[in-house]
Amino acid sequence: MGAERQDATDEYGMPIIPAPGDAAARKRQAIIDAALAEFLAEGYSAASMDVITNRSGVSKATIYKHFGSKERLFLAVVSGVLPKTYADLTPPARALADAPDLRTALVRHTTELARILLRPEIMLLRRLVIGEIDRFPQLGQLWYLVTYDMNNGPLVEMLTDLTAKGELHVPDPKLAVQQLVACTVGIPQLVHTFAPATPVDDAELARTIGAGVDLFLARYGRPPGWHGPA
Amino acid sequence: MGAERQDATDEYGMPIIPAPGDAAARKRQAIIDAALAEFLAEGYSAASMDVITNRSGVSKATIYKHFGSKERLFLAVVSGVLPKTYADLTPPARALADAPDLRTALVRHTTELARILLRPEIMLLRRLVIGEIDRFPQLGQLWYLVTYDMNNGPLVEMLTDLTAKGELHVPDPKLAVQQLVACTVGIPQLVHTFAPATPVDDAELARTIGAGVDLFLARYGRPPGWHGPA
DNA sequence: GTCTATACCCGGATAGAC
DNA sequence: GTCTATCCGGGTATAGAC
Repeated sequence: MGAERQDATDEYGMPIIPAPGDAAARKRQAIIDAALAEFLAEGYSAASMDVITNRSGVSKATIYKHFGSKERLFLAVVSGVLPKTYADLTPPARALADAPDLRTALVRHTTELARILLRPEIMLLRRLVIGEIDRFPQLGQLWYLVTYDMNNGPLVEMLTDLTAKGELHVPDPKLAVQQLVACTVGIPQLVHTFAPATPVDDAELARTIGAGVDLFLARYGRPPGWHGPA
Repeated sequence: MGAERQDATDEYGMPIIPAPGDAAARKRQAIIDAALAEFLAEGYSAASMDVITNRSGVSKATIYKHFGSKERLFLAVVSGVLPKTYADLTPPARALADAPDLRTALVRHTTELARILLRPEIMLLRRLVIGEIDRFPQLGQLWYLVTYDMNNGPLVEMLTDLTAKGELHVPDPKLAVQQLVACTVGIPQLVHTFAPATPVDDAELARTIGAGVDLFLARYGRPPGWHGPA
């Protein structure tokens, strides 16, 4: 453990320099990585600062210098993950512009959303946040805000625009978005919340999402003489 | 603490006898009550057997004689709560028989379901189960089974019957039930999962559920010439 | 800023009297 | 079956040298 302290060199004797000056930043990142793994595996209370210490390769005192307490470390680590993973989501307006028709655009977007939210690490994180929400209400707020900024908000705008153009008839876009999400990603998400070991079945996911979008369009698609998808 | 051990008597000297012979059963129940409160308040790992000991009024050794370990106590206590509270739900077929029309029946049933699932204690229990699901996968299975037996299963039968009678057109009843639940109770349930402190707004709940049922009926209601509720 | 070593406390579980 | 008293490991956090 003391051996790794000196500057590492590769087999040619060249020093391995990750980011020129700051060894501190690298240690901080090592702490964050180790802490995230431990919190996801054990939950907040059962997670051990000793384990995080050993996995990160730094000393316990260093961790406390950086983060102050177990609670603050938890908040720092968990808060950082969520926005980063949600950033992979392309805005729904983009999907609409690229797709030939509305149904295809909605299916594409909700499928991409599902792919992100159903990733095992995200499901794990979600369970962790839900389980600790009474101890850390901030995380609930954060989760809601990120979800809204990254997904629901843009979808609301999109539905509002389409209604203005007469392509949809959505009286309450905010509620409609909640319905759309609930009917598509919400269904497999609920299943995998309570059955973590079950892998995602691609065919069933596609079927569920397609049916959810059809449900949505049967209500909000242009009504005169329109009886749902062929 | 030692004083309560002898048989309690009221002010007339009459002994207070709760259930003739079995003091053991009463203690067992006291343990369960205290344990449930502690687990719901603290989560599994942070819950203290000492606290449960003090709150239940029995000694720690007695708890271990009855339940063997903290894990088994947790399973026994949490497993017992769920079916008991779900039992309040009247079967959906009953709601259908009593209601003048299908929409009313669906609104009535999903509203009742929401009232049960949104009760603060149930939301608390649900968060607890979700958070500890990697440690206790049995609870996830149990949650799913109870939900299915008490709600989804009967709803599937109902939709199948109505389709056979020609009053609905539901090609996949199992999926349709998931959609119906997701579009109605699922929406406020999700919100309150991440915002525990927010109280349930009755008017908004009614609005959400009504809109969810309308969404469902727009897709699965009799299609020829039917364009949604007036 | 970072380490080693330690203070201090509370966790779950059990032994043995009655 | 139930109690009291205790074991023993591991928890978070910090003091003090470098």
